[in-house]
Amino acid sequence: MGTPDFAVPVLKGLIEETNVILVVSQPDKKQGRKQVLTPTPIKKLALENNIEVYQPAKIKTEYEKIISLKPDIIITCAYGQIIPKEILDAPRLGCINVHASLLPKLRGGAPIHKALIEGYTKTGITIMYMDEKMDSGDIIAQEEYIIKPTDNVGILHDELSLIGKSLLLKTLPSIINKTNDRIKQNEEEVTYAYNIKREEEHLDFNNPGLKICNQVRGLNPWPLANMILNDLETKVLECTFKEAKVSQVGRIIEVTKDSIGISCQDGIVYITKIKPFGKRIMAVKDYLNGLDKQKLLNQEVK
RNA sequence: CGCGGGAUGGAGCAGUCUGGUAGCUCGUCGGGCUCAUAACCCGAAGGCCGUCGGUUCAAAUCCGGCUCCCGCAA
Repeated sequence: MGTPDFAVPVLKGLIEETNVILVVSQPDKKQGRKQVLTPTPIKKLALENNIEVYQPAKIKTEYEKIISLKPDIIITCAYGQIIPKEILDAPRLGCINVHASLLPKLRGGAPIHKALIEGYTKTGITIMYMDEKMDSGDIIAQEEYIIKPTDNVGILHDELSLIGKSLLLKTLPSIINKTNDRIKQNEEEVTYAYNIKREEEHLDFNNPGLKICNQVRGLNPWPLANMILNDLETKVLECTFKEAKVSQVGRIIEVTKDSIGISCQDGIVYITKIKPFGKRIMAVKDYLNGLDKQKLLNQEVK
């Protein structure tokens, strides 16, 4: 059971190593401006391998089909709905989840984003039994990933998704012959990573520069941090930070050849890659080519 | 027919309202200056102005159809 790109390597691994009898994914959604009905990445992969796909709108009540197949084990990875107890109890080997964090840290739907936004230095993959609460079941195995300063959501997503696949395949035999570990989560160390809200995408230059940079890379390449420049919503993709004394936050106080320097709480954030309103993504260097740099100086950024 | 932004040498933009030889900041190539340079100076190449049609003596510019890109909303 899974939905987005993140789960694709996991399903690929399962198809290669096991006998997948049913794939469960979220219903197709209309996507983009044209509202085109698009299958989920997991559904696509399943169909390419001639595996039946089931897409209940509400798994909470529509679980009969799954139970009736009498699966040995159910593997979930980024499915997107809470799985009801009826399903959890069905397979004889249990329901296993692949989660993109080192539980009990970062329970929830956006662990990759939050790991970066919160400035974690490491994260990873957890293979675990599922219970009725979100990401709270017993841990079977974990693998660490050290976050590099240059990582963004895209890179981290791809890395973790591959670790998810390899760790699951490595762990699966022990689950099948029931020799696996089973460790309770320490409830005192729990942190949460709820889905990103719209207002969390907006940059606040009252914050320290490091926090702003983490926010930028923790939202890149999706859904992207934004700021208001020239009354237009401008997305920010990359930036660096330098400590400095500033008298006023949220102003363009420096324009270099290839960056725009905005004052924040404890220094200057140099923005190097943006997506101006109505335009494509571009390096700030290119963006500046079409502008009068003097006009930018001293402008307020919200 | 959900709302809005955009398409102009390789890149980013101006010019469009008020039709009249296509410009700016970069990049590329050549030359010069320099111990040296991504700095500075001189020069060159490179555009049927997204596409199709209309108006006009004349269209990047005015009118209409179409395509593609982008954001919001769902």
